[in-house]
Amino acid sequence: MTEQDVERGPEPTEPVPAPYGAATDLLTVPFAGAPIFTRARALRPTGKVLPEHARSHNRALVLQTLYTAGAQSRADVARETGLTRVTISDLVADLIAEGLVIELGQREHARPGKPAILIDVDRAAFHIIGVDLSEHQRFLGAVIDLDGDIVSRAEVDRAGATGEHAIDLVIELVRTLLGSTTTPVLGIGVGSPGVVDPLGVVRSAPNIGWTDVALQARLADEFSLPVHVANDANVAVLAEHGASQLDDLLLVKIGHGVGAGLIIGGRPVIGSGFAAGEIGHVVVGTDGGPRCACGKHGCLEVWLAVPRLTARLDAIDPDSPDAASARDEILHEAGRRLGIVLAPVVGALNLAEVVLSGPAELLDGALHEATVDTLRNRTMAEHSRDLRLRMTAQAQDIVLRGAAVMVLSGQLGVA
Amino acid sequence: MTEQDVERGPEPTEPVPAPYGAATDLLTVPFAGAPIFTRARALRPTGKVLPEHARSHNRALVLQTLYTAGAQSRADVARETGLTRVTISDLVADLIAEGLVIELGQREHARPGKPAILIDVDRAAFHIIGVDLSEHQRFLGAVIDLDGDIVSRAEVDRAGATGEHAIDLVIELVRTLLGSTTTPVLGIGVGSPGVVDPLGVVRSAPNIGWTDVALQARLADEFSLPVHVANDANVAVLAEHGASQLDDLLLVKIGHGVGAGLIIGGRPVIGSGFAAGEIGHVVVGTDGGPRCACGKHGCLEVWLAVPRLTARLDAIDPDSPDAASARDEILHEAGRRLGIVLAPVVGALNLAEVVLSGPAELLDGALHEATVDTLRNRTMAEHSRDLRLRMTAQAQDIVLRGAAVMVLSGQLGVA
DNA sequence: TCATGTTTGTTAGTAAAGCTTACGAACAAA
DNA sequence: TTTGTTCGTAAGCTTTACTAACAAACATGA
Repeated sequence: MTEQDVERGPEPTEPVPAPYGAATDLLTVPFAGAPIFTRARALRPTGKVLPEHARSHNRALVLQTLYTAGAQSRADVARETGLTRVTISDLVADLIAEGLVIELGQREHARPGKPAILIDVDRAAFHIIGVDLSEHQRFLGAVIDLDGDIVSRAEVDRAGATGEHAIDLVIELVRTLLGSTTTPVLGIGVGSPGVVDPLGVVRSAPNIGWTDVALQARLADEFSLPVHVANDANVAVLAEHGASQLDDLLLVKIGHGVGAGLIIGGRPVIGSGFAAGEIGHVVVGTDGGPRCACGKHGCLEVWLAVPRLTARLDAIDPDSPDAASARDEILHEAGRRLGIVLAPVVGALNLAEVVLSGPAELLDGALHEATVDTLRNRTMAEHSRDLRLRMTAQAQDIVLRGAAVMVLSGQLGVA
Repeated sequence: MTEQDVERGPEPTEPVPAPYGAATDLLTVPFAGAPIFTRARALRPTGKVLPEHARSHNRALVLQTLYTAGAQSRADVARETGLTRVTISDLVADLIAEGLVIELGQREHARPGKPAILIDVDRAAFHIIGVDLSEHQRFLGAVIDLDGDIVSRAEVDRAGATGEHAIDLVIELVRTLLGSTTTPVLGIGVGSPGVVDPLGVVRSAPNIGWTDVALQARLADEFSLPVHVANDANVAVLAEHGASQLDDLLLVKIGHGVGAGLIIGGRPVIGSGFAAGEIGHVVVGTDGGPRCACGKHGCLEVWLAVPRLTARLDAIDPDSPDAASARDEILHEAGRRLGIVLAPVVGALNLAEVVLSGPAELLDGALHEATVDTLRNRTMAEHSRDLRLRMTAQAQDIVLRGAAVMVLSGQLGVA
């Protein structure tokens, strides 16, 4: 592999690994009389496994170890992974040759024995382009480093652009971002509203007027870089997962619409029609509710979407003596509705953690409290006792950083 | 491996692979510039992969191919798996030596070329013991062959037995079943009510008065055979999954209580507290409802559990002119309530198939219809358009057969 | 009838991957 | 200075699946 390959990624003619696709798992299965892993669980084996597959798995394991634990010696990595020092040296030599790992010199702290040479992922070697198309008025983008920190930002005003015009805006945004860094770019990650399939085709995004837009292919053609596209909420939950390390996680993203991203057993949930997490138009409760744009009454979005909420809050007379309690009442009701919809999901999946993403001034207060109370009151106490509902720690940048995680994960097997 | 090992499984001192545990996935991850699988999706690599792990995966792949496609030649298996004829011959030789595969002689149908020697899983080589503890009055058991057909049955009257006494009944039942077959037994699968952890410890099963009962260990000690224990609904969905081949599936099991089993992306969902599928005590709707044993009002179980339903139906005056419509009304309301709880789950997971298991005379009619209607009316039409809600094809034996699938999957990697 | 082509399964040898064993280098502690 | 420890590497082995080649056994067509 030439250095050019590393920097620019695969040629556009080569298939780029599709994000959010079905896992191609190489599963070790115990067999009669000779279980290999104590906690292994057998599934239908999916395809053959060749030695080089094992190699690239172990390669990613080394990278992951360095990425999360930071600079350490080859011997440290060997101990942590269970592979031998010899194998680690071999893998690390490859990684160094590819420019992904660098030697940092000898370890300071003096211990008996030969001093260790510290190695680490070369965190300055690559940047990632993250794009967030979920806002209504503008498209956001950022250059993100391998640690997930944002290096620089850019945005374009959407100005109601739809269809092909909106695609041009995305391309323009990415071009600006690419121009703002001289560091090689590992890939481009995009969080889009709507239903996105594993090949990065936006099947349907009414807000942007997209139907079957092959965004992944378009961007890959344009920039000759690896491109990963997925639904914005599904991308957002990746950022949260990267931070929380929890393997069962539901993130509810409240903005112009309401969507969710799910990780179960450490894996993103895609859904049979690639529409997992689309809970905005699930009807809440058995007492009707305001009419929704979709035609039904009492959808989650009519209770919870930010435009609806702010409209209702703005209708309060600010000079009224009970303006504060009226505000609380509105937020409380919204939270209660969210809890009603989430209760069956939390119960069925036995979730331990639910994360809210959206404007904190709306969500982090009466709404949050009402959701927790409702959830606890409507599910089994003993199972939801340790249920946590919290605001995301990622604030505004959750989709951008999730997009970076998606690229990291897709290109390096690291998150 | 001696033949004894194959017949009797691992010694009890050896750890038996835990059923329903976290998947130990050997994942091939694409890396920068060199994607290996077009549709691969990277996850956090879990552990090292050695050549022998690849071997056992491929071994299971061969077994799986033979198991599902039936008798065929080594060359056929090679074509189907993508492995070479040489490798298949090598793997098959192992499997034949272990007694799992047999040669059936030359293929009848004459084609040009050297006639093929048919091989197949030796479906008469092993039996499986399946146990169903989910009924209230009795424990059911069966001897099941490798095709999932029931060879013989046994049952014990529970007579209200709880705690240690109930464990003795299970042991007695299994002993009876083992005595009724002379074929080597691959393993024992148990579907228990309540919360069961991946090590086969029944954390809590109020009906049987079990708390932290190490059922897997007890049975493994007693019979020196591989034992797999899981929640009854989670076991039931395995039977359905084995039959349907669908990778996203929710099964609702309605009996003395109401529980669910979930398979997402081809994997059983366990839940962070091992309580996935426990939807019986999720509150339905926003209009209260009858008081439940758990203290809340309007839990799913009070609308749907068989004892509650029959009690309500029995209260109808059979001589009344509108007895039939009263009955329909009750079943319709139950179905509606089920739909209300399922809608958020179906929406969030974008499920394509939901299966009902329980007494067909109650479920398969007005109740079923009302559930479908409610689901469609409360979720997004375009996503639930191809949603199917159907009765299980497995009837009464769903837990027994699911238990067999669990053993097959755990011991051979076949389902 | 007999040569030709096809398919099967096996043998022989090769490449890749990670292992074990062994060793030199470099240091701390006694 | 000696001893023990730790690190990284070299050499050789084992496992695995691959490619190449071939004999056996059959169908087909001249």
